[in-house]
Amino acid sequence: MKQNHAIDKTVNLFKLFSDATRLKIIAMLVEGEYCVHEIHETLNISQSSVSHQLALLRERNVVKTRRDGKLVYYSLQDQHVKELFETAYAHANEC
Amino acid sequence: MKQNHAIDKTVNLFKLFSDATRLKIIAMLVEGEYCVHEIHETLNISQSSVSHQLALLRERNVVKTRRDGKLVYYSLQDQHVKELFETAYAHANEC
DNA sequence: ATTATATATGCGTGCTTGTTCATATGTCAA
DNA sequence: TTGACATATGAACAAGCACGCATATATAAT
Repeated sequence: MKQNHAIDKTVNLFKLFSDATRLKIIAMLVEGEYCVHEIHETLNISQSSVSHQLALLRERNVVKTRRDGKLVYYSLQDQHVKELFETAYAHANEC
Repeated sequence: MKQNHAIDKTVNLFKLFSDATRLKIIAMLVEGEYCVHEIHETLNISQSSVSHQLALLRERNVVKTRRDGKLVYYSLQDQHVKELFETAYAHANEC
């Protein structure tokens, strides 16, 4: 049987995707790189909330950042995130 | 951009996978069909908790049931669940 | 230096939800 | 029909956590 440690890591990954605010952000970042206020305005989510969730996603290595002047651009850390999102998105919406 | 409704459905799917109890159950059911007390004993989770979580998974069409006498056997509803679990499991544990 | 804009973060609160406890329901055997 | 075993379920409690508010930090322009 699977080790609990591995299960826990999987649970933690799923948890990152199981909040509407974070998943909207992830869905947007699947399309490309965006700075905080673009995300904030596009998704109509408060700047504070966007920053809080981006900080969490960053801690967990789901996204990475690039600063350009006053702006901080966020993008997906790697393709795994995109693949997992798209797999789940397809399954959740096909039935 | 993705419709919020579709995002919400995806979020709800992720939520189902983002609890250790449920994910352990799902991981076990990926291997085959088991009745409640087998899950309860194998995973060392209380019978009540197992039943509660199985009821939830059943409501959401993640698992299906088959009664045989006093026993109720649970199994995955379809292969999508297995695929999503395995995709996430692999990604969560490869880095 | 001051001001404006962009982003981050600590704290408190309210909501969600997983668990336990107690009990109900279902099934079969004697 | 009584008892034993299997499963389901309602209620209450506890823990986690997303959000807003206030404020801090960062950068650039004037």
